Amino acid sequence: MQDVFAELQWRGLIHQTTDDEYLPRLLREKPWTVYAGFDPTADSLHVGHLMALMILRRFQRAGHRPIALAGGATGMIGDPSGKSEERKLLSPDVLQANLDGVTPQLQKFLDFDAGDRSAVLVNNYDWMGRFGYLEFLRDVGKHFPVNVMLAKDSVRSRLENAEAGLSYTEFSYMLLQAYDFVNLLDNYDCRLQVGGSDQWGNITAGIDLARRLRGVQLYGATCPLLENRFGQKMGKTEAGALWLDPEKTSPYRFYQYWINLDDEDVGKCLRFFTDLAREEIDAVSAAHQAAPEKRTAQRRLAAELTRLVHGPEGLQAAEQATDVFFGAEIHELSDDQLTAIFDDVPSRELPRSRLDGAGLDIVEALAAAGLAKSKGEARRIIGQGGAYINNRRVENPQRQLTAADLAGQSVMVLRTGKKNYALLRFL
RNA sequence: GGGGGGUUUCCCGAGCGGUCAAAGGGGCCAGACUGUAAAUCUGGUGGCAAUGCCUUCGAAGGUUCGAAUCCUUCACCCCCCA
Repeated sequence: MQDVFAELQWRGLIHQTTDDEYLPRLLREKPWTVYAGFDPTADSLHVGHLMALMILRRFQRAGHRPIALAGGATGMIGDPSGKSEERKLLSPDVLQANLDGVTPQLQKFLDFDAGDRSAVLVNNYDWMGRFGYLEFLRDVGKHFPVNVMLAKDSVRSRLENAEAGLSYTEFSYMLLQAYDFVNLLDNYDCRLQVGGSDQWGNITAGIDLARRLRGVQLYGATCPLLENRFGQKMGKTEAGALWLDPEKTSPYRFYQYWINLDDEDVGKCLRFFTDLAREEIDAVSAAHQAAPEKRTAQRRLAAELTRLVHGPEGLQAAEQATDVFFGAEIHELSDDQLTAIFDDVPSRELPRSRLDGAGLDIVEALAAAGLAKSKGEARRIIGQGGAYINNRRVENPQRQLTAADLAGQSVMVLRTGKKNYALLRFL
């Protein structure tokens, strides 16, 4: 039995446990079943979910059985933990779509064909959906002292803030999650729940419930929230969350996020998110220390994580796009290659005839491509040396674009500044 | 109910009859430096057929050769007294 607890600990994935003394020891003795829940609040998981998912993955690799729980029922209610205000209920349609999006993602990170430690995927709607209200109040609600519920952080913080408020519905959330834990105990002998540090209250609620209902001792462990060196939430871009769905966050953007990581944060992320062994992480970190400008650590992290999330093809696409985005002039590429590389980049279509004769005014091209809000701005950018065609600076605002400026058969790559790209397609 | 103050360009905030497309700061954009980092520095920041023209200072009217600036009405916000 591998010592999964020690592993998690050095990786910095343990924030708090319900039993620091016995839990590590018990985990060394025999295989456990461990679960983490994921509410379908969107049609894709994001990087924030990756922490718990990686923990499940590590448990499985160490010989334990992971259960990924999709919150078909809890997602209908809305977890108040870590949220400063009441949330809108999701419509059944949206919820179902979210569930459909999230479920296959959960499957990607775990091994469902590993004998008795094969991962299990459950949906708590399967047992909660059948529960009657009266039955639930009698069987479950009766075991929750309201004063204990009121003491939970998630509840208290909302009650202290008069403007935020807390509905009875969200207040009840912890009962559902608590019951989930008991249900998984009954059906899978699951005795350990993991989650983010904001899940502490919900996890302990389940432990209490199991003690009252079944007389069984359950355990919980939380991981830290994903924060950068300034204590700000990580995994966000200007465009919003870093999604795992390639349609929502392209492999290139995903890769770039990690490449751009601050030196201070990269070591932590290597430990959190990669399967690299300790020695290898130490070696990478040492190499990075010696020559930070090479950003060995960021490159390694980006490659490992992109491969894990988007597969080898996704990684290859991201790397290829990176070469072009930060490389020299663009030439001798086909439309297909350009389209693949500049997948993220907005493109506009213009009639091919615009290139005939004198050609298309560069100022107009920049404005048409959306890189400048007005022609005035386009002229300004050119004057400042910030305009590029096919990665080659254009200094003359009178410059006319012709067919000779095409990068592929029909595509032209425009850029302003360091990395604002747009494509013009001439059809 | 009475009295006073306010609403300015993406945000904050000056301006109080012409020299105002409107100070200053923030943000944002571009450049330099650099490690696709942080910090720093420089320039820019309403639109256009551009030594000019058009639109903009809560809304609508009015005074004036001329208004963000004065007057009237309306809307919203804030403060003080009741």
